[in-house]
Amino acid sequence: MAKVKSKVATRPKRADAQRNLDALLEAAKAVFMASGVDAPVREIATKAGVGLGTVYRHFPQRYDLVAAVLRREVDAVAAAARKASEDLEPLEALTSWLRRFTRFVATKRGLATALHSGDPAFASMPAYFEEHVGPALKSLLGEAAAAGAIRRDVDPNDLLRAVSNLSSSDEAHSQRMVALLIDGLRFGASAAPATRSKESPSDISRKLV
Amino acid sequence: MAKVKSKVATRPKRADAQRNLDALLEAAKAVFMASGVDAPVREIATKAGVGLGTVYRHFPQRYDLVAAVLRREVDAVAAAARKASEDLEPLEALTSWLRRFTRFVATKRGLATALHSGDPAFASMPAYFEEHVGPALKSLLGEAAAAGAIRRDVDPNDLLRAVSNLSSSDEAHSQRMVALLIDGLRFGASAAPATRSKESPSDISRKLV
DNA sequence: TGACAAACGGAACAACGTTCCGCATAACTG
DNA sequence: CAGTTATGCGGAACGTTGTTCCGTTTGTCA
Repeated sequence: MAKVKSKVATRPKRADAQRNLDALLEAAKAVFMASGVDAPVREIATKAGVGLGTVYRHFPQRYDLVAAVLRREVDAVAAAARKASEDLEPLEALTSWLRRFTRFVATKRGLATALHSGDPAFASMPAYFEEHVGPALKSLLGEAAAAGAIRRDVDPNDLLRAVSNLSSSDEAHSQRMVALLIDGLRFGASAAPATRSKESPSDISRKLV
Repeated sequence: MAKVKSKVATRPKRADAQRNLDALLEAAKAVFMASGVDAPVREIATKAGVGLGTVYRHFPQRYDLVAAVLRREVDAVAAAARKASEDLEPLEALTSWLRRFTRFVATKRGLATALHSGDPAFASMPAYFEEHVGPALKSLLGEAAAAGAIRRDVDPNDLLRAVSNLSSSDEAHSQRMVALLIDGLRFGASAAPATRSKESPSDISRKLV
């Protein structure tokens, strides 16, 4: 069980290949930020200083490139969840992180769009979301539930997808609706074992007119 | 104020033009159902038995055709809201219609996708949604609030957009999340003036594991 | 250094949205 | 009913995009 990552005498990756791959990911990230995920592949190739063929060898389909860039950012958000869990109290850690996550998705315009496009290249993305962000959110939920702040019957992945879907280009709107979801979570909270702030809608959702 | 719809001696629309327009809308609806909103324009033109030029005269941009088809269906859903308001009690009318609306959006795969694409041709669609479905939902909310079943501080259009965004291809998931939203609505409900069912999460959201 | 596979670049292809314009024809006129 | 006109029609043609293909370059190892 020692050589799980065996390479069995296969040649190591060429240096230029790795260099181009990095350049591609970086260029793609920049272009996606600037022009959205529908930006032409040629534009990315040019920005990365490589040919079209190079792009398609590393990423057989256009969306594979999008997915690769996305995965990177997902990892960052997952890390943020773990950090919030350490730095803040349960309910605040949860709401704070959900706000951050909402902002994250809202920023990546067209990304959620691409996710829902039904393209097979994205079939694995929800799973990736769930595997990486899910556990982090699950612990946030668990801690909040243990504190009696929210109900216990909510599946992290369900909530994750819901927030993702809620996020539109209008961030203020997204935040209000997520706040409403949070109140939905608190609705069924069992009798609090610990101190429980006066029962009232969250600050944000209060701003609803 | 009699001749608001004046035509001032302009020729009436040609019969074949009207015929082709109807055929186009019908063909587009069928194709969108079968292949999604990304179906090629040529396919629709062929199915409608018209040339490409005809399509683009009636609908200058591809998305104008999508929007036209969408508007038709929106009208139908708005009508359903008014009917629910008449046939059912306030809270049930609201939840029942939201369920139907969720199903509606979930069915139109790729439609929400197109809406969020940021294309200028869709700029007016949210407004259309709000103008036609908004008032209907507003009365549903108002009646439920009057009955003390839900809080009063929720904007119909906010909720409408939220539900639209929530609807993904997985209808079961969408329904659960909408149920959660509904519980969010009920969270801040003021003291009930009338009979109030025992305070508990809605049936649907109970099924969350 | 020489040989070989890995990786490269960009021309070429197919599919799509959209434009354009010569031709057909419905609607009016006498 | 025949003539006139503007409205509407069809589909070839253009530009952009995703993707494929293959001759050429280049890193790696003996």
